[in-house]
Amino acid sequence: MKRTRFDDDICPVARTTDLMGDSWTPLILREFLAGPRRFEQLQERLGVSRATLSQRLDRLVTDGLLAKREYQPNPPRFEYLLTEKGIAFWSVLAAMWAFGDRWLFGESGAPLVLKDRETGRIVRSIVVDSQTREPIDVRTMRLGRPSKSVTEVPLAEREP
Amino acid sequence: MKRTRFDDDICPVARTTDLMGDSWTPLILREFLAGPRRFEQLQERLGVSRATLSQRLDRLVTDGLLAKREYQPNPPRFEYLLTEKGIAFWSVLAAMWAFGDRWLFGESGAPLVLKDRETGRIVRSIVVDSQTREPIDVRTMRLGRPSKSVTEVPLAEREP
DNA sequence: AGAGTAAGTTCATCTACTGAACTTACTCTG
DNA sequence: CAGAGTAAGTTCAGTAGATGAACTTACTCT
Repeated sequence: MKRTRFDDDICPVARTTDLMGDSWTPLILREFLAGPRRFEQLQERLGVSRATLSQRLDRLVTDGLLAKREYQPNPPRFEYLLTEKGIAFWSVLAAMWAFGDRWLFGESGAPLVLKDRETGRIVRSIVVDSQTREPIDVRTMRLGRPSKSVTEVPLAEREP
Repeated sequence: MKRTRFDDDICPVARTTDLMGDSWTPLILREFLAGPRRFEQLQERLGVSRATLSQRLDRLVTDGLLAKREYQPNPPRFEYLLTEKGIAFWSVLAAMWAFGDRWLFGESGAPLVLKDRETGRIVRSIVVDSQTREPIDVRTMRLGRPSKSVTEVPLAEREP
């Protein structure tokens, strides 16, 4: 298929897209909500072909989203778990969750919700501006370059 | 490639994944940060094959994320723009942006940032619980069923 | 001894993405 | 008025990658 790569693109969306790579990746990562997972478990639950699953898991380990741990030596058996980076990626899945729940189901929303593990309260995710804590709106935003802090820029390079 | 579909899966992540479908979709949608876009413009900026772009745009229109508008009749010329649903999807891209910026670039972060269109202030997106406004953490969450509100459930079906 | 299990690998087949060239219907320029 | 230019695709052959089914390995359990 000669897949085009974006892992050196300057846009964060492009690199994250490249990281996902295909539609199985988010679904595989979704499974780790419940904790560590094993190969057979993932294969059965997702219905993905074993070859594809094997490839994806390898790539997710290489990319640092999952770690592979031997949970018994004889015969060698493994499980996969989220790394810190993988835990961080779950915020993307949470945003997908919120969008899907609102726009891809009927009025009643999805028959599956995220709950607080302790209180059981339903968790609805929203994406907000970290400063104002207001929901972000694409129409109010534009692209920009990070203006370097003054100390990092030699005088000669600064704008007059 | 016999792509597996998830558009009737009960999980919001699965349906949203199906909506994206491939790695071009997020990048195409990314381009609409700047407003309406035309075919040629997208093709040049993204370097995507014309056939693939054509297919993706058609699907995004069918799925209701983009609208196609004729901006001149003779010869007929078109532009695409985000619908309300497409605008909502941008929160997913914002979450991807934040993840990519933090984890897929060096210490300095990405050379591209989102800014407030008016004030120029850098916008950093975070995904939070809509009630507590605290960042979500996958480790504190579990899967659940939405407990139906009392008025919707006939007495006979309720738990004792 | 024979069945069962976990974690893959291998293989032939099928399909979707790719780049390049082509099409259409108009406008613009010399 | 001929020829170049432009926008928005479509068509096509080649190929990389996904698919399901079967196979492998190395142990445990009955």
